[in-house]
Amino acid sequence: MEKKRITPPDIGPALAPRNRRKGSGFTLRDVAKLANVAPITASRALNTPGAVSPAILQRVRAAVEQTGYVPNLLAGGLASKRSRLVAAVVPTITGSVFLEMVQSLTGALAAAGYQLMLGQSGYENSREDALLEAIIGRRPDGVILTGIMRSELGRRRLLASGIPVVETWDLTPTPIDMLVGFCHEKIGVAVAEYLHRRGRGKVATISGNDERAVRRNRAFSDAALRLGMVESGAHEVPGCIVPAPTTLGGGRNGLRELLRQHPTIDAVFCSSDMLALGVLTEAHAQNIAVPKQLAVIGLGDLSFSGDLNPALTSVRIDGTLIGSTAARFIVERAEGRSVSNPVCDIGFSIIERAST
Amino acid sequence: MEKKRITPPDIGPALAPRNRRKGSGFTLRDVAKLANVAPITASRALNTPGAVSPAILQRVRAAVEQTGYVPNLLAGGLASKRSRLVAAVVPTITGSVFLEMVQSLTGALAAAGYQLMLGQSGYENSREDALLEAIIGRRPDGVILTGIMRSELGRRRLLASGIPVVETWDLTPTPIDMLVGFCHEKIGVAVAEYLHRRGRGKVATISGNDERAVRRNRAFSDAALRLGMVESGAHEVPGCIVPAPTTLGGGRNGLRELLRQHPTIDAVFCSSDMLALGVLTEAHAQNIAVPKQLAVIGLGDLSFSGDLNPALTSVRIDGTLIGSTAARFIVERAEGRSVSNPVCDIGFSIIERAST
DNA sequence: ATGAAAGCGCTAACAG
DNA sequence: CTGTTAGCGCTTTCAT
Repeated sequence: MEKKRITPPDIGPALAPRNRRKGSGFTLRDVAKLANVAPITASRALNTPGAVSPAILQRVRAAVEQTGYVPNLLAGGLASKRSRLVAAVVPTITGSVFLEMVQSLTGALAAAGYQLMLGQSGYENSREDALLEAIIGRRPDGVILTGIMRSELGRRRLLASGIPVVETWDLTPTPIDMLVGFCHEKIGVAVAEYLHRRGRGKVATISGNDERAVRRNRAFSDAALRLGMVESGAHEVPGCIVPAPTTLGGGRNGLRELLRQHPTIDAVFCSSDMLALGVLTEAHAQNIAVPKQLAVIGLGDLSFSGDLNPALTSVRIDGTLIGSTAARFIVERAEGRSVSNPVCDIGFSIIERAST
Repeated sequence: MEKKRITPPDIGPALAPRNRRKGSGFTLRDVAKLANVAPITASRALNTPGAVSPAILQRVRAAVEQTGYVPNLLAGGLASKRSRLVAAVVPTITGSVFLEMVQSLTGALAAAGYQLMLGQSGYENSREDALLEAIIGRRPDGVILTGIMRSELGRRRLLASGIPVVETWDLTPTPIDMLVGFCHEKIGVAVAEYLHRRGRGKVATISGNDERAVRRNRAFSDAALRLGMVESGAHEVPGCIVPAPTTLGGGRNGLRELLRQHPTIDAVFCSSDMLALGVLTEAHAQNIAVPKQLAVIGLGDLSFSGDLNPALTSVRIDGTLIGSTAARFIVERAEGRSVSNPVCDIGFSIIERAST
């Protein structure tokens, strides 16, 4: 099985071609030569099998088999301007609220022949710019952002790059491009009203140091005020902010802090189920009965939440749906089709369980 | 700021060049023209700033600034045979035992200018082959595997590709290439001996449906037998296998199952902290005192484990170290240096807490 | 220190 | 259906 290079066509005096070949990898050319067809025909046999005759298809496939040829998608991407790479940016992968989305994204993209590049921005925006440059440099067929891109520079660069963008996990009237999210303010209001219906009268919040949590809490606080769920005279709901990412320990500390200053609270809204688990744990340690003395509601409806004791009430965000929808949007765009309704609110629901 | 294409050099009659340019993206050529240098000089200004004169450096930088040029790393990778992409394969990202490694990997690679591609193989090996092809096709500068590659075909393909490989999370005398792991059998023995020292006499296991867990448990069982930690007459430690990924619910079910058949057990070794949390939860629900009646030990030392009530004893695996070491190995190789000791056992430790 | 030429491995465009 | 040609945007090699 020889794989000598074809000598260059004689354009005037044959210059000795400098060979830059390094690895032992086969190229499409090798396969084509083995199958006795032009490289482009081999390419078509692999990419659009319907467009070549069965005989050729078979020969090419045999050659691929024989050589163990794996197409170089970098080269293909450069030529076709489709990298089949999709970038996703999450603040952090620990903390797990985004895991469901990442999982679903990876799966949906893989099924369509795309690969996910994962980037972590951290909760501070400092690294976001460098990350953006690293991403754009790879010319992905799409970028999926967690949350709305706030940095004006970032928005401009993304826009200028022409890469399809899906912002997720939030809503905005001015998306960069596409959007799959839900309304944090509505969640705040819904949770306040829910706790009100459950007869709670002195609510509080514990949340990560996160812009979206702050907005949820503001809406929650306003609604709670309106519904009279604060100590008389207070102008806002007591809240405790813990450093991101949200952890069980953070939840425990949060509750301790909260109780020290407001010993009479009877409900806590946590910005993640992990925090809520911390609250449950601390409550148990302090012999505070849940839900009797203290109602606890989390956010994320993580896989463990329903199996806790007491089972945790949680605001469910369908991360799987966000992931699959975002993937679909990107793939549609990449295949040249346009997305009919590229801004969608997937909503949320309150999964009521024993903790409230 | 014009960006008309340079007309092709007159090689005989000028053929009208078909323009394939699509986006409005600037290329290195545009930047070079603006800075009045050859493209290669602009390239050097960006990649090896020390190799060009300060005057030129400044002109090129100004041109980059002005255009918002972002180098196309796909093209760069094709030409230089360095994609600056690294692929990582994990069974699943939920279940969180691997999260710490993925997090550390992403960070360490990003710091070195590499981007992580994430792939999920699932626990069944069916998708692994397709995934491997998708990965190799992108010509990453390295592949990081969770666990040992078992499929002979997979090993051969990886080997043939010439891509540096780091297998992690396990040890083997016959790694494909590099290795950062620890010994699951040793963990089993260490846990058995630890529980023995703590005076336990009837131990059991709950684990995910995972090959490495099975090996840990076998070693655990053998050691426990040797130490007399089973019911008289029994030839192995009772165990319950729950479907992967390991969840809190799985842990609860596991304990229930176990207690039904072996009501007298006084210690459980769980294959992940999430399972252990389930055991803690179920024990609490059934009014079983931990650690008095039942000792619980997990694996992974997840971020929540130390803050549980009771705090969970756990086998700590330093996922951050695995990630950073694997990243270092890959980067060293990619930069052409050779890795001195490319097989390393990072060990483990038992973090003793209240649950035992 | 700078540049010209060639080519990485593939596919788009056009022609038959 | 198959092939020819000309790039994609960059970096290597070699020459100055």
